[in-house]
Amino acid sequence: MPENASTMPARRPASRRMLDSIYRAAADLIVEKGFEATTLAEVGSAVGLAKSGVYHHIKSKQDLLYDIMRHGMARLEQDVIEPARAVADPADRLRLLAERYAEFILGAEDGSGLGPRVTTLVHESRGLSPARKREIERARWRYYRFVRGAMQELADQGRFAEVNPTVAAMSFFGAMVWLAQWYRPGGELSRRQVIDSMVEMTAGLLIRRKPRPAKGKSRNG
Amino acid sequence: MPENASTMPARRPASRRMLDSIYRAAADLIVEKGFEATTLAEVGSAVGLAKSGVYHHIKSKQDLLYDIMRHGMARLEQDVIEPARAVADPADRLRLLAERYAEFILGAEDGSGLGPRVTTLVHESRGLSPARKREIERARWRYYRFVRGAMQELADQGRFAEVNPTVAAMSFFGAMVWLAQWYRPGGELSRRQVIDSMVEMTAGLLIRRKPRPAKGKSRNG
DNA sequence: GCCAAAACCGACCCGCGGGTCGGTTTTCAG
DNA sequence: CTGAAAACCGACCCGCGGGTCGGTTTTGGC
Repeated sequence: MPENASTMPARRPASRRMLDSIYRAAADLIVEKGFEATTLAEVGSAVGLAKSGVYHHIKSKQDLLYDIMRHGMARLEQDVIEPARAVADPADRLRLLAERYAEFILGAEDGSGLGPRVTTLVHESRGLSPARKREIERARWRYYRFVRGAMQELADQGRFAEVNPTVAAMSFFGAMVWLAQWYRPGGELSRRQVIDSMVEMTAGLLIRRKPRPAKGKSRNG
Repeated sequence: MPENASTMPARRPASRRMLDSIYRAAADLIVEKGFEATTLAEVGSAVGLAKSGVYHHIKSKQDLLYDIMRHGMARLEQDVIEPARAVADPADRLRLLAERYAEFILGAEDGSGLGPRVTTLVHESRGLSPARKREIERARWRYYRFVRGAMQELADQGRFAEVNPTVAAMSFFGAMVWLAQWYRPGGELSRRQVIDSMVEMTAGLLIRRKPRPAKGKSRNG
């Protein structure tokens, strides 16, 4: 039942530009003070709107949180998981995963993107309706299994360190997420240094040389 | 201005037993739903008290959070840091640290103690007054420096893996804290298995053999 | 058994924050 | 220029939750 086209000229779903600003500001505030402690009035004043003005763009506070999370998850999927999926060799895949994920978490150099914020946010899944919470959690779970899968592959090929792949995968995750907690731009370690260190740790400590460095694909002696 | 002793006989600071129950219940709830989202009425009903009954034992909601955190930090200090301080060899110290910390986080087998809860809690330092927040943060910082110190010692002795000690220390932290997030008793991995894996990872991946297995302390020659 | 202190409760106060509403300003296609 | 939709605001509603208070029950020392 869409209205007559003549009376509804190319309706935009509420100015995209402002919506993005709201997402950003809200993500920042929520990360800093927590979801419950964040006021919609605060979000508004952060983007130069009154509380009621904010409601012109969002449906409810709950929905705001949910949308931010989905947005973050989508970005994660597209910037990290998707590229890694294309890599056949599990070692290379893991390396790429580590680099992309660290980059995602630390955000772009110009501070754009909502990387670090969203990362912490994703663990605020409380405050969501059970159904939505389950949805977010399932996406997270998929990601975890993907990482663990790469490690398992390595282990099956005898190219993985002597550690339980599940524990290793979760530790990888923990170390990454923790990044957003402690890294502050302008510290003694540069963004690039941190990212490289994370990749080195992941690759250097967990991955072993191939048992058979046979370069070609022919395996028969 | 303490009142006359005859009118104030040995006042106990409000029954210790009940206070502990309140701490436990509150910690559970706060971890599950967040500080702001947790009601004092809920805390009360979790321990069989009315809201006003809870206020007989605590001074305010803020103080409750603060006290729980201090309690947790004290336990951490006494169960993890203190024992490790006594170990001279940095490799052994790191191993002990890993084991004790993992045990602390996963809690006692009987589910007593407020280990896992408090761990997550400590990162809820928002919701605290700035001064208190700073205090908690400083304690956390001390702990981090202690861990990093052990790694630095190893590095100085050429016994550390080829990774930046700061990044390694933070990753250690992250992996540990993350434990509380994903480990669920009754899963495919037992508590003991997880703890052992964490210790193996820490020790096996980060620590290298001594360059000189010379047993004595003589270094010349 | 007495009595004071401790433990506890129900009812209440009140400010804050999510959400709504009626109206005003801004924007922009025709 | 015009008119209609979009963007925005101030004022308001209302339930919820932190905190208080006056009073009742329970506890334990003597």
